Amino acid sequence: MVETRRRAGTREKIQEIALELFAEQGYEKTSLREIAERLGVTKAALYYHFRTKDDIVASLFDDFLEQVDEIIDWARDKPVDDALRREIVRRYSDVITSSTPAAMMQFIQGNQSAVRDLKHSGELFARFRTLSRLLTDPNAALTTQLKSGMALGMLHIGVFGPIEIDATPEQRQAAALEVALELITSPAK
Amino acid sequence: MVETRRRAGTREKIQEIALELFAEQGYEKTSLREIAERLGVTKAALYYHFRTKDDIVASLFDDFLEQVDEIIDWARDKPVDDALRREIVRRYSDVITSSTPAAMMQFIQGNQSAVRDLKHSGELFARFRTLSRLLTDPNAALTTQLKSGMALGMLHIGVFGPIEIDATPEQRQAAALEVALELITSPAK
DNA sequence: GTCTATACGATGATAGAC
DNA sequence: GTCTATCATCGTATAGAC
Repeated sequence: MVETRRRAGTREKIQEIALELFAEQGYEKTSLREIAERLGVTKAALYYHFRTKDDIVASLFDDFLEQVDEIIDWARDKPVDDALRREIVRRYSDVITSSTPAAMMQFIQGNQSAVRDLKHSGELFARFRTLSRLLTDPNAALTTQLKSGMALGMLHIGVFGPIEIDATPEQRQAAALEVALELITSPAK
Repeated sequence: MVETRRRAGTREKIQEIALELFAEQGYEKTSLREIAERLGVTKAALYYHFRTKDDIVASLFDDFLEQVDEIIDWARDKPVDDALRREIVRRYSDVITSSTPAAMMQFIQGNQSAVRDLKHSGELFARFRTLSRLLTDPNAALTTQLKSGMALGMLHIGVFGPIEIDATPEQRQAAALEVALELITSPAK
């Protein structure tokens, strides 16, 4: 039934260009005219494929949500111990450093107040919360809980944060992963 | 000479309202009309006190920069050891959790891509870099350096980040401070 | 089914009157 | 020091070409 993609895949190209520009310049500074021009169409054409600017982002979120859901589904019904938690952090670190989700995270990181009231941002934050809960022992001390909660944030700022240091992205990722793993491992206290 | 503030202090009121709205709703979602209405004037009046929307933020940055500079000046010419580093982190944590700078940090955190190309943002990031360098032993292993570099980021996300957990801001601040202190203390490795 | 032309209200910004 | 009037550009919407 879906004869909607005769050729070309304009819709996918819009997503690709939009994500690149949103991550690079920010959501509000990227105009639909700019996206349309890079694609060689008028901005009105975008409105055939997406109802609003917001909807372009929502469609990008959906792809990302699927990848996070794979981690959550994989962890489901497994006993939640330290080994599982460490593996969750490792897998999540892998996801957010692969190319498309990395641009997504850069976009989310740089446009938090814009993302907050975008479509599907509720689902996005729900996934973050689910992952956080998996990493957190609800019976642990509050400080320990907060540390676990910061583990994901550490992965984000470690890789995409504005840290000025002489290191490759790979080195930063490795260091951020190391710190994140330390954060979810309760220290003898 | 400065007869510019006969009474009222319109300029200061603009700064106050703007910071509140920028932190709450985001920089681009807050229109000059909205700020002007809250003040009971037209938006054109704002252009007498500030040349652009950007300049309002720049004036706010200046106040914040002064507070960070106090820390940097205080640390200047002191021997950079672990005790000094811990005290820098403590003072910085104090600064960013006091009311006006806290709103500033919330604004910066939520509008990173907008802040990036705002006036005086260069000076702002220069201060972050100076603090980071003070916290980092340039002879340490790369991982150690990265950890130190993440200490400030940890304070930011710890207090203003979107972590969902049952804790008061004070508890979060305390926990973030604790983790930040751990990050700058080289572990026996 | 895919896209262009055109227009609407709101935005940041400017010029000039009071 | 504040106003009105005006501008280009923004996201959005619709009518219609092919």
